[in-house]
Amino acid sequence: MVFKMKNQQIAEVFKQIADILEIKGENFFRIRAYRRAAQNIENLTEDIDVLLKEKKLDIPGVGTDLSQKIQEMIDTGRLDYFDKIKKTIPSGLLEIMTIPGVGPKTTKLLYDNLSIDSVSKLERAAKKHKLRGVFGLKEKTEENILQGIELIKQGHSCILLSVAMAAAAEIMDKLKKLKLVKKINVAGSLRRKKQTIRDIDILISSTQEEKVIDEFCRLAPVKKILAKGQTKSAILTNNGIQVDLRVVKPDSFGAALVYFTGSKAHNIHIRELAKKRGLKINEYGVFLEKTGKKVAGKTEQDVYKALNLAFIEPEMREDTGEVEASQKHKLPRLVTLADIKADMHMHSNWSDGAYSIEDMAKTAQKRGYTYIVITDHSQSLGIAHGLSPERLKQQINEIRALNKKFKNFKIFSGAEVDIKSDGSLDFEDKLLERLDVVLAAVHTGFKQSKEQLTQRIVKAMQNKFVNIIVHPFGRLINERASYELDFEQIIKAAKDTNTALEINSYPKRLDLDDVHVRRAKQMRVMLAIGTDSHTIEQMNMMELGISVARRGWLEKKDVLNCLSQAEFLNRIKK
DNA sequence: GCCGTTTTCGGCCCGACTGTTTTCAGTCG
Repeated sequence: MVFKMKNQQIAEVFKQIADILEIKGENFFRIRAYRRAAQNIENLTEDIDVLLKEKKLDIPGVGTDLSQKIQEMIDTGRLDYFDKIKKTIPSGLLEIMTIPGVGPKTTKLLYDNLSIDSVSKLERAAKKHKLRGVFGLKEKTEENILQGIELIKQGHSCILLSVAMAAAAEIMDKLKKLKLVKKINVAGSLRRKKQTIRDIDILISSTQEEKVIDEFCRLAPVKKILAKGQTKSAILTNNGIQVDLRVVKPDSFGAALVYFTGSKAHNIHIRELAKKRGLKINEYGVFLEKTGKKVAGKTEQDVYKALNLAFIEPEMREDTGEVEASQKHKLPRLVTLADIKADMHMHSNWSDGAYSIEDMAKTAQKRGYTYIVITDHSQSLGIAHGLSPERLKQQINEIRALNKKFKNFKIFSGAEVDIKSDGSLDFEDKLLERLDVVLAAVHTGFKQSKEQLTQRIVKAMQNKFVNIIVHPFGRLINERASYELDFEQIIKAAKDTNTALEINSYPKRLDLDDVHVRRAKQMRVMLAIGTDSHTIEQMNMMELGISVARRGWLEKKDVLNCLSQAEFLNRIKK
């Protein structure tokens, strides 16, 4: 049987080819073509082999040659060109290139002169000061390489969105107090709300750029200054997070914000557009190419307007169709936190939560919600004190009584019911029928085959009392990979059975992810945002769920949480 | 290697910081 290659693996092959070509010093644009194709393949929402079969392989940056290569990988599970080119350099060189500050040229230099073909060899050589003999390398480079290797070992490359948001807020609060600072904003992937962040980007407008940089480098959490120039600086905080700061003059703030928010692919796309219109765009503004006259730059709105584009929300700036949608004025109106009327997934002290149902309800009311669904665990999840049928019945009665205490607010009875390994549910239908809302989830048996897991969830959706499948992929970011699912089958079943899929807001889950959310929306499946709160503080995580929803292009109408109580009950009916 | 309301060939986004061969290549975002 041929090993079937998936989007991610095909993208990975292209990325590695790009790295190899880079070390070999091949044509820069050819390298970029491989990278661009890889990124666009990663952003696909459908399996590439399905697209290929249906002859719908219309991926930007993938032409005749690359689509042939994709076809070969789908058909044979390997790529002859890749196998051949891989043999031309030692595999360790690719790893060396991941060291910050070490690129293809340095890698090649080290290999050619010192036969260094692995990170460990490089570390040994640097420690013995053997690099400084090489033409072009001196003491400082040696130091930087050793520091770069340390950084890799610490593995800070994948910071959770929630962690980065908190760290950024702390630093921004300090910078905001400076009189020199006119405007300040986060930028980069943090502003785009990616699920994990590599470093924090902050943008400031000021008339005294250098002074701001000085102040920034004196801030409390600075452990090490990585770079410090007149308008730009990078530091490492005490907890090992890299923070990049850029300072521009106030009349360039908008252009700089577009520039530093990215993504890189988005920037390249709008610059190409600018060029076609006889404009040039950089971090200082939008300029007429001929005369150099500045036509925009103060605000982001101005910049997009100068390019004849409707404003594009940061979360959409991934070059996955947002520029085209903007040109046609067909951008979605993304859902916001203010649109949320309910939390759909919360645990009380009846199972493994820390607070009473009443406490959770009161907090929800303060947040401006009009209803919540209490969803404690079902019996078989012993580790989380899952409720027995008897306890659940008691809880239903308590919630009924509790509802009399609230005005214009309703607590719905729900449960997070385990989907057992055969796809049956952890409570009898007779009991499920008494609940207002039923969530179903896989908590065990992650190692089943893709077919088994898919069928298991499909079977749960076919139960007429199940309303929402929660954390559908079961992943924990940086800890546990998603189990395998045939997502097309899942969304088809979700649609056929009117079952919603959850965006779980728990910082390590964020499951569904943005890509699957967008696909679900395309297929008109409803999404529900749940915080999976076990404490009242965790109800703040709704913001993270909203980020995923926005990255998945969701509008108010796509999200169950935005419906009124009555609309909600009506909508989830089977 | 991709791509085309000027083009099937000849372009392909733009600038800051660092270390070094002190004028600029390499790296990064």
